[in-house]
Amino acid sequence: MARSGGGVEGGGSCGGLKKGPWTQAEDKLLVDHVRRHGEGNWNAVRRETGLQRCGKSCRLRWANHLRPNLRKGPFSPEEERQILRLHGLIGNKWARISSHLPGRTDNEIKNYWNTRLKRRQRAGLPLYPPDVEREIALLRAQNVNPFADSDGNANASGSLPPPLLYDASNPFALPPTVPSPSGSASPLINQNYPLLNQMQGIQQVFHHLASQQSPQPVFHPHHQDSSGAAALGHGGFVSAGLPPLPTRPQAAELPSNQFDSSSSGSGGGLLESLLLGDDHLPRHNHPSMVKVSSMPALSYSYREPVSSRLPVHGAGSDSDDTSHCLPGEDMHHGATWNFTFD
DNA sequence: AACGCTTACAACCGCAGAAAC
DNA sequence: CGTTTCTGCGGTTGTAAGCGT
Repeated sequence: MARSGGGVEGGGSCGGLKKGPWTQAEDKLLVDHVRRHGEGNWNAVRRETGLQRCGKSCRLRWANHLRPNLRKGPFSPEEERQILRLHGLIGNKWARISSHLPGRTDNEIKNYWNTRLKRRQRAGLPLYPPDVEREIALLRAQNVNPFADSDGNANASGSLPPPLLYDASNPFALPPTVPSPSGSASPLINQNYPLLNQMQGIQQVFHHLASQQSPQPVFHPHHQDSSGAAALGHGGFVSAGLPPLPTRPQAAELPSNQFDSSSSGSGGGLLESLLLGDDHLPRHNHPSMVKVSSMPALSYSYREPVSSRLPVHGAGSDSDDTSHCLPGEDMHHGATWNFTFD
């Protein structure tokens, strides 16, 4: 929401430029700019369009709201579970988590988590449901790579697939969706997103282990920092006697807005890949990365909201509400951007 | 109806890393 | 090689809407 009432303010990193909520006209300027010039070089937006917003603000607005392949609306139960698992494995790495959830932004996931965290802390509940705790702990304890061969080496079919990257070469592509077992459209179970299938496979393994009453790790609530927020670097829990986590760079993962045109990563375990991510790669000019300077031509229109307020993530976001807005729909303003290719 | 609290979420900030100069 | 610019990330904050009293 607005922080400054939309006025022009001085100071800050965007001094002298407008702050606060974006208007339709500003959105249109930004979308039009991206259509003509592609993403990146955000500081040029102001120079070329006269938009009184700093580059940072433009990037954020595009990434979180205007990017047409965004998936808006409440998180599905599958997505919520995925967030829990990934957070349990890698902590507050919102960008990395979002790269595994098609159409979801790091900001959205971060907001979801923080809200959930507060709610569960207030209720005196653990951060993770017990079954998710078990999954996380076992995965961490065993440093399992269920996709490696018998020697522990990731093979071609078993190496970790790339995360659900935003395809900068086709930024207007929608994330694929297929019917989930529950009947709702879900992108989470899809042959195009093998990691998610693998995670589901892991879940099945854990359920099998649980059904055989295998020993379960002991959890201890992680310490709380001075601000009162749980220290979640490793998911807010530590398991007794677990081996150290890998720190050696191996896995190749790409920035969340870039497209891996090569085959999957260089191997290593699931956990290792999640932990290492793209921190060891150059952000730009990677040979397998594709960044485009021009965009497909499209036209767009803006539809005023029908009602003043659309349903949002309910207080019980653990619910199974699977209704979703269409990509490009602005939940906050209840209005819709329609993008069509010329 | 008024009030206060909670929730959801947009958007800001500071920082860090990499590229460009 | 040092400086500047650009980009991205994670943390934080402000506010509208929902909701209970």
